[in-house]
Amino acid sequence: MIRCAHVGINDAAFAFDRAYSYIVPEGLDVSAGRRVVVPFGRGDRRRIGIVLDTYESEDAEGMKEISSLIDSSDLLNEEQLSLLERIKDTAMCTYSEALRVLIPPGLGVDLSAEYRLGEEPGPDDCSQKARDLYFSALNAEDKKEQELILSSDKTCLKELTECGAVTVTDRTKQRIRDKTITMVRLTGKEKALSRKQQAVADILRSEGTLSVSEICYLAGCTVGVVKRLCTDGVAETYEAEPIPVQTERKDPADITLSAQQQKVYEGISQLIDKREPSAALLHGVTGSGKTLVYAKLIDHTLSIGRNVIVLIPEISLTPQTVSRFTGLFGDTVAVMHSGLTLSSRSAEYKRLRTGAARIAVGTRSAVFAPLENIGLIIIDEEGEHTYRSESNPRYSAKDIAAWRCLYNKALLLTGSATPSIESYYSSQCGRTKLFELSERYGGAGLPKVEIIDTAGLRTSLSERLVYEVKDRLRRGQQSILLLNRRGYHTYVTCTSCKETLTCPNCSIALTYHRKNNRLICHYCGYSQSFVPHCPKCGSDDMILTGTGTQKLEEEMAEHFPGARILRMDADTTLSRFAYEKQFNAFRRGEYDIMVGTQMIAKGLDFPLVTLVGVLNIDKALYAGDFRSFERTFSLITQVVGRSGRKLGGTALIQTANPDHYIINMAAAQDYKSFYSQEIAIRRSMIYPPFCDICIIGFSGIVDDDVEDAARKFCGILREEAAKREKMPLHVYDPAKCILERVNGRFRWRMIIKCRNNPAFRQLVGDVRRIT
DNA sequence: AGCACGCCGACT
DNA sequence: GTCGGCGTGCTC
Repeated sequence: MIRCAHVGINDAAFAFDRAYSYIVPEGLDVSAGRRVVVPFGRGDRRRIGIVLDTYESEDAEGMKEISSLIDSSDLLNEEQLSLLERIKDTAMCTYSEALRVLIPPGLGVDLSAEYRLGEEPGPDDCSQKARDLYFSALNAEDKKEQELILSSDKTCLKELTECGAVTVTDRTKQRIRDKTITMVRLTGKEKALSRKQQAVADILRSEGTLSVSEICYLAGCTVGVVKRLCTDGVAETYEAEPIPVQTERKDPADITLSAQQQKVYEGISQLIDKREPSAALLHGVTGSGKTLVYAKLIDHTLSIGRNVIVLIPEISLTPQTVSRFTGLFGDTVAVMHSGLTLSSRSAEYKRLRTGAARIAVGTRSAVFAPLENIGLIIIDEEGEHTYRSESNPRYSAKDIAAWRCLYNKALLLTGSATPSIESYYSSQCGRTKLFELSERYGGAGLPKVEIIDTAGLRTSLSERLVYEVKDRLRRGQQSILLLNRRGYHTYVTCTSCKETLTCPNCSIALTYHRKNNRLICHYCGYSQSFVPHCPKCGSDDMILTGTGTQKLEEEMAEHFPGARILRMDADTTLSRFAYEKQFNAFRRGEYDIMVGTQMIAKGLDFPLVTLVGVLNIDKALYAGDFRSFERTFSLITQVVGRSGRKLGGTALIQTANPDHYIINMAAAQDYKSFYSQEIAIRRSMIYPPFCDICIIGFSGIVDDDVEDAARKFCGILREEAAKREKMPLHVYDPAKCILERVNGRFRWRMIIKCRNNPAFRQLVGDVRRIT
């Protein structure tokens, strides 16, 4: 019997990514979950792989041997290995892509070769060319040059290693590319500067200190200019200190729950105690104190010896949530999100893996926290799109959480003021247990909501809204104004030929940014300075259009002179601390009015806000996909919920569709009516939860080629589907994406209504390998 | 994706 | 006869 191992190979392409069998050499401590170096491909190039399992076999025909081990112990535990297979299957990705989300990037290793020269090869040992290579390597100045020479000719190198003139050993190096934010400030030294350098210096003089990326954005330059200023000594850089989160230490036992919260807490903790895979939905109105219930439940779960994962939608907007948990549970909490430096991510990962930390709090990727013996996974605001990964591997944190709960016999708790239709449906079917918090915590009432008809309105702000904002200003209270992103962008249009400036790489209009007087593409990041010259007709008369923002700002300046206004814009390349800083300033009352898009709507707690104004929501309502009603309902409900958390509040919704049921139900915070309307639509139109939707995207440089590929794929998929039995499936014809071109690539997509089961994924995988 | 193998034309 | 161009097919 021969000891063998199945190995997943790093960086294998999808078409040949599978478990490969290798012989385990005598004396090598190979076990499942370990990282190894293996020879791969015709050239036996060294590759890193992960051992999926080991087994005994009589037949080792055609197998190669594992070369060496990498880490000192196994990298993945049993659950992570199963998870690896699960991700590969459901996200239809490769082993190495799946591995990438399971371990922090800091644990990645790079593989390189180390060459040592041995005996000089004789003329009979190898070809003259190989000997020449040997001698030039021998005469190399240093190790690095020698390496360069030897790796320049693969064929001759192989000859040399075969005759023993050169020996190659594998060398692995921990990847240490830590991405921290580098901040820049002036040193005070003066010198003559170029135009770009002067621009950077001017901005620094007025702004004080900024991150490198912010400067490049504002000055419209590359990092080179900034670097140059630093080498000249005019400016200097330093690493950003993460803002210390002021945590107030509190004992979880001191949390007092309202009667309603207590009842919910008891019901849910019973489910946790069962140690059975289960799911619960906590539907709590905005401001009902869901977080307090979470905290109590976490405390309870820890007390029965089990561990917890808490997922929150977006870390930059919810440092509050994190600090609340660290305040209660101290070092038992490990924070996991992409904003951390590589080293602290690895550190937090290790604390979880070793059991030093027992609660993982973080964004989407925290669902992979290497905790064992999980008793509870909480997903806060589960409907948020941030729980779905938009890049490979495209996993849904909720699906992964459900899988891990099954594996660990744990409870999956999702909570929201506006549960997704899918979740509420499964609670109605009895698959998950529903808990409700209908009262606001601390006795505050729900805000009073008024709908204002914008028909005939020529201004951005209605009289009523202006009146209410003025009233808040007088009383020293705060207001929030929510804008819909679309309609509030400024574009550049030619007055003579009506051409709007578009991005050279993407099929989208460039938006004008006043802060730096530049035109920027929000998809690929392309930017150019604003010159009023039309590339189409040569006219020099270009004007700014789409004046939503401008008009609004003029109106605000006119109506609220002297008011301190904070603009929160998700488009500006602010550093990850900037948002937090600004939100904190607003919370402390340093501003009177906050204006912004979706990002200001959710999850944040501003006690001084007593007025929320929603400016034209109508475009969101008719976004065109089947989830736009749900999203709009959720957005309005959530932003209205920002108002009057302590002092009792008002919300005004301006709309051209004052009779639309979505808007009326959101105004009334009436989730149940919204749900019964929406589920009826989903049922009759066959949309989730009554089917799954699979979108397959195609992109490439030549539009016709992309279309051909899409049509070909579609044809083969239909043929293959017809060959297989019992495949409930509706394949729609490929169509151009709404954004036809992004980053210079044309985009097509096809939609399939299906059941997302193993058979379906097999089908798509097979077709992908055929084409 | 690499990388080797193989077949063909151009050259010392 | 040998070198290197690229088309084809495989990866334990």
